[in-house]
Amino acid sequence: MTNKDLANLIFPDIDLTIEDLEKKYPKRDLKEGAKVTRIAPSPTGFMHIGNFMQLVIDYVMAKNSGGVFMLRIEDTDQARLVDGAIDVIYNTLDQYGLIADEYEKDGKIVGNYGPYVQSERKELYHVFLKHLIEIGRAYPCFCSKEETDAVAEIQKKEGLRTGYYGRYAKCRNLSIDEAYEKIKNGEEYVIRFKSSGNFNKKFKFDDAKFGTIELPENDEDIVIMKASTKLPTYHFAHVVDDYLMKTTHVVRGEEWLSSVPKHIDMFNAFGFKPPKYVHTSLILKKDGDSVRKISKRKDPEALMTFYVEKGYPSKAVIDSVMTIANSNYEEWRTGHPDNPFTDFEFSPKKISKSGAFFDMDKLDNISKNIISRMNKDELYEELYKWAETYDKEFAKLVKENKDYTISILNIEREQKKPRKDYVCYSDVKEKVWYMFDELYENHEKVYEFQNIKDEKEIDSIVNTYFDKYYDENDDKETWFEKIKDLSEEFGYAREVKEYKENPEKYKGHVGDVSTVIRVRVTTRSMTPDLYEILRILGKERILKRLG
RNA sequence: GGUCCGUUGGUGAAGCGGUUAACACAUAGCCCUCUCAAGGCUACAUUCAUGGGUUCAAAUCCCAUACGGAUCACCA
Repeated sequence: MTNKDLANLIFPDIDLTIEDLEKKYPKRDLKEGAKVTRIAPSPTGFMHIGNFMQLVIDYVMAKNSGGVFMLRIEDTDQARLVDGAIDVIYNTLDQYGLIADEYEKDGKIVGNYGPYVQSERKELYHVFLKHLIEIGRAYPCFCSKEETDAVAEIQKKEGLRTGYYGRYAKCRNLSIDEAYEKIKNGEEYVIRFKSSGNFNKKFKFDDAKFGTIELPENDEDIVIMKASTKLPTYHFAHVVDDYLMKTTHVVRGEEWLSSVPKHIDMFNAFGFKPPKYVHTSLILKKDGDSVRKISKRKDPEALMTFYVEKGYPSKAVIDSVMTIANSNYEEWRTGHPDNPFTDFEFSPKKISKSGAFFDMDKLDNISKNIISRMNKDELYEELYKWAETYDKEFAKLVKENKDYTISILNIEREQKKPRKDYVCYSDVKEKVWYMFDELYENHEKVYEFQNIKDEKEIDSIVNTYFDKYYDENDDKETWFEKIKDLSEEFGYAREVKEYKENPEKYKGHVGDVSTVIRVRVTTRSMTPDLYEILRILGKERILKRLG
């Protein structure tokens, strides 16, 4: 019996060779320096902010270099599959406009290096598995889960590191004949990789973020094919897929750093050149006094759906993640406020080595700036799109009063320093409700009168104003002059300065008077430009409100 | 426990042997101002986890310690 016989017994139907596959998936024809990246989520139903950061990094690196960005679904763990989880992934990419160049959706494959769903690549993995067995770098293992667990227990007790290595790698020493017999007899088995390293020896490894680090060689015979589904484990799928798909840069979480020796060992076994690795830092969260990885269970902001529901512009979320990912991004953004983020030259070296907290204040600030830079129609569209799913009632209102809404959104917008008061779309309604009769009528009204509280005084100021002074056709300057005239008539200073210099001469100043009008009309003491509000509301509606 | 990574203000961080230790967010104060959102100005680390070295000179180089994190699955 030879390795070849064993390989044929295990994979009788595999006739393809690695060479065949290399022909089928040739070297990509890309310009010098183009990066091929991939986001490889497992469909467990969530998109986490950490995954999202990797996604954004993958995307910029590919796009900025004229490369290719792929989406590969890692569903080798059939037991953990969640219904609809794949949609969550596609929706997030759509939502943020991070469309993959190569992917597979509803059975349709886009790209020449597919399939892009691991469960559909079984045969491909088997070709590589078969080869490994033939060259004696992989072997079937008949140890049960119970057995290996028991070994791990012993190792723990003895203070040794756990794992299937050295003298604990029982099935490694099985003769080919024995293995052959066992399989013939229908015994269940997994396939393990035959490691080649010595744990006490180190090798140098160059990570694009960490730089050179020393890692122990791999001496663990890890499982590379599972018993029940015959699908590969992550480690093996990574090697095969990223080789076949010609991935140049593997962006993944820092938690993978310690499995690098295993992956390198496998790449070497095939004689393949490993890709460059970028092990990104974790996004952390302060929990009381301790620090931990941000958690989708405990932290609402860990899930991407949070940002969508709140209505943060996608650009804002991308920018804040980019700010964490590359420290010089912010500076670049200041100099290029309107460029797509893919113009930024991303450098893996500049990713912070320590984990970072996700700063919501920073997000708010970035978001506020982005919204302030939108033009009125764009803001309207975005707001409407958001409201359509998260506030249907508001969406209807906004749709029926499109031009009116746009004019509200446009207050203090078309000017050199546009107003910055909307942090996200869910913010808008609470800031403009008094502009819509439909909302105004049902809203609880707390009149926030300030310095002038006397009802009689308020009534007579307001009534006089609308009877005698207010004219919808006034331009802003005359409008304000009239407010000053009104103030004077009631014994208030025309200018704040004037009042401050001689407070005893006046009852108050213009500010007090305009506040009264503002509050009477909107209930709020703090609003955007009063002139605009009155103009947009229109005299008729105002008078109706005043009763 | 083994292995690996990390530690600069409230947060993100710049810094690469000689700087007043950038910048942004947050916070506070002032100015501007009809209110607010902004905008402008100012303040905010005698110190870079700690302790030792090397050096004329260290946040920057070396060593140790502490603390935090990751990983050690037929999960990814």
